[in-house]
Amino acid sequence: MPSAEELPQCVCGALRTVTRAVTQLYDDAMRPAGLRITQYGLLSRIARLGPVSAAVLVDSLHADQTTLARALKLLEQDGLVRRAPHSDRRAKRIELTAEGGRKLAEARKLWLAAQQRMVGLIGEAEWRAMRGRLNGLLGVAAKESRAAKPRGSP
Amino acid sequence: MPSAEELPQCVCGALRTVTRAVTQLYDDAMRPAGLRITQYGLLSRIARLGPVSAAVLVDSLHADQTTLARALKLLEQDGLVRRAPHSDRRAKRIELTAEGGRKLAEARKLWLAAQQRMVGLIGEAEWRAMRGRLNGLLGVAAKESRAAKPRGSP
DNA sequence: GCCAGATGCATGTATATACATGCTTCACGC
DNA sequence: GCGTGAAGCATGTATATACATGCATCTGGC
Repeated sequence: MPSAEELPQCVCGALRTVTRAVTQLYDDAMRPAGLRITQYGLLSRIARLGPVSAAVLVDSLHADQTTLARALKLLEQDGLVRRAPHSDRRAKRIELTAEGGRKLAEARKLWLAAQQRMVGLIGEAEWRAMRGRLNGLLGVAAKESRAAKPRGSP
Repeated sequence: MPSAEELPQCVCGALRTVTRAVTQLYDDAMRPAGLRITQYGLLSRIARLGPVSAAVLVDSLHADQTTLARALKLLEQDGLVRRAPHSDRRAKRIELTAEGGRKLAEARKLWLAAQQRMVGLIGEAEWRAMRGRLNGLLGVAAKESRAAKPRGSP
């Protein structure tokens, strides 16, 4: 019989275990660029969405606003991202700097190599199937979150 | 057409996004016990494996040794876990305290409720299928890790 | 106009995670 | 017996993540 690694029964525990293992591989791959995979993902998203407010990124990442704020601060310190004034003066206009664009292009090669290797190992179809299931799980979890937070809790 | 949440194409990014969302639900569920889902998972694993060395837990969790060490320190401070001498005097014999056992029993009810709710939402069969795929991915990632580390890198 | 509540961010604190490094102890060849 | 390298942990540092909270600004009702 196949591997049967000792993945927890817990949905969350299983996800966390696999995520730890996979993150290590991607972080290793990105190391030559001096970026973590999380940072690369954020840069890439900013580039794709264009200059945006933090709130847009938060929605898109399903992450806490404070998590994003700290990540952005690091990228700003490294000169890869700029937080410019926004027409809504509460908000910031978040965009890549020129150096951020260059770093992203450099890092994208590393990411692509890691991604292709990973997808090659598990199989293209397998990854499509898994991503679809992950997407469904995200939808369920996001709906639960929205149900728990807005009314009643505060 | 269905949800089509904006999950990244990146294997790692997709996993991290879903893991964040799911972790929030489980952490919320565990809050009445004063435990995070990670801590519950660790307590549960120690209970199931019996008194063990840290190395056994590290293998089982696919986590770094330092990650585990810090998690154990917190549980020890809370009186839930004990690090007793081991026959191999380099190692520690890690085991639950009596209070740790009680806390685990209390927390297990909360976990079970969250788990049943989550599995109910996505469907039992769906979860089995996803867990199998996650298991396969873990196997691949773990093999890659082993291939990258032991020889060549240091 | 003006104020109450909502919205958008930032900061303080705490845990989760990993890398580099160092200390202790063990196992093994000689 | 005695090094020498390996194994098992702990600590320093850095990022990832989230909760509680606070400040500035905006929006709608009056």
